[in-house]
Amino acid sequence: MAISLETASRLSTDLVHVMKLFQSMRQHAPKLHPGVEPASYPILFNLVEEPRRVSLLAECVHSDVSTVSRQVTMLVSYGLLEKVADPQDGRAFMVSLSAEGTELVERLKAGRGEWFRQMLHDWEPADAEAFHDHLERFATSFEASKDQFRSMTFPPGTTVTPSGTALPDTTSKEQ
Amino acid sequence: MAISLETASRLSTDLVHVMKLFQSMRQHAPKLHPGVEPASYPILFNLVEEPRRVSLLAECVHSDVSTVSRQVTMLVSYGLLEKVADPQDGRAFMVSLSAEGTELVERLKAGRGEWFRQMLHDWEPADAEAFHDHLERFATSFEASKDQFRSMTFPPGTTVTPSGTALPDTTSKEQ
DNA sequence: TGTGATATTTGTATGGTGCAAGCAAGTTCT
DNA sequence: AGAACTTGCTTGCACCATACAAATATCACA
Repeated sequence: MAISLETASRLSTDLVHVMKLFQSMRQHAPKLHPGVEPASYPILFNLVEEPRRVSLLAECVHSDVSTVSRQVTMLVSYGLLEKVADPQDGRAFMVSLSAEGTELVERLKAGRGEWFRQMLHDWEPADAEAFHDHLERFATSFEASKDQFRSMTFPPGTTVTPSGTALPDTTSKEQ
Repeated sequence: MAISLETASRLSTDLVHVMKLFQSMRQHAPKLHPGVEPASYPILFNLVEEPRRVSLLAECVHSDVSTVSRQVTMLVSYGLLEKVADPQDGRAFMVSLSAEGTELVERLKAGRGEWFRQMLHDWEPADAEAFHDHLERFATSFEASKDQFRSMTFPPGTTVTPSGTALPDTTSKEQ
């Protein structure tokens, strides 16, 4: 059984509400490192597990490659990331956290953790866990829907015009 | 019993993840009305219940008054809002939805509802409801923490210098 | 080796935002 | 009533974040 439109609509409203809140907090948050904007934090977090290419990084943080390219350049210039040419592919670069970058991630994690812990001081751990599970599952559904959206709107063999209209693709290699 | 730092930290990460996703979707979403940017939607939704002043509106959507002022001006120029001088106070304006604005909100609600409904097609209604409750409660905690943050950083009787340092307030009327 | 695909960077335009200054209308105090 | 202050809103400005498109370098393959 699927959820009602009413519920779905309320969820979207909730989400926008929380987003605006978060956004405003972020904008007023003190900078933990000179030159590093909060918008770049997701990049740092994404590199904790393993080094990644710029393009993969962009996909992970849901930004355009050009945006990530600039952010990475900035982070490298501040010594938080290291960028080395991919030995397998001379076009690509592997981006990884420097020692200082790792240290910053730790500080960010601790800071945000403490902030959230205080914010949710009156929550039961079970509720927080449940919320976490929901958020994670939601993110998964969200990402799936994004992929689906892409393939639905632009099925293979179509091109999108600047006006947003999908047209048969005349330049496709499948002629 | 409070939640663990670990849980809190994971929650913050989840939230940032979902935020980035939402942001990227929003940026690629088709415009439902010429000249109206998605960033202005929260304003429309906030006026559904009742007309509001610009300043209250700003507080509700967690933006600066100047930002809201511009957005309202834009929305008025596109006929989605109406702005009339407050009869009680010549300085203030009451902003309200026009018929067209109400209609747009309905379309937005329906569109987003449908989008979320499909996105969560494999969710149990109970889960969705629980998620909604959590989100709402979280927003409440969030707002409380924001207020607390403001009053903690700038306790009554202090002034903030451009450098961000709090100093004793010498211009307060309580001398 | 030449042609097309791919990874990244750079040029450019746009949008969203906040701070600070300005303006107009209210309020207070004498 | 009038001066001084406060309040609500708007405007000027600077800045960041972002995407799209063009440029560059490399790869893959026929």
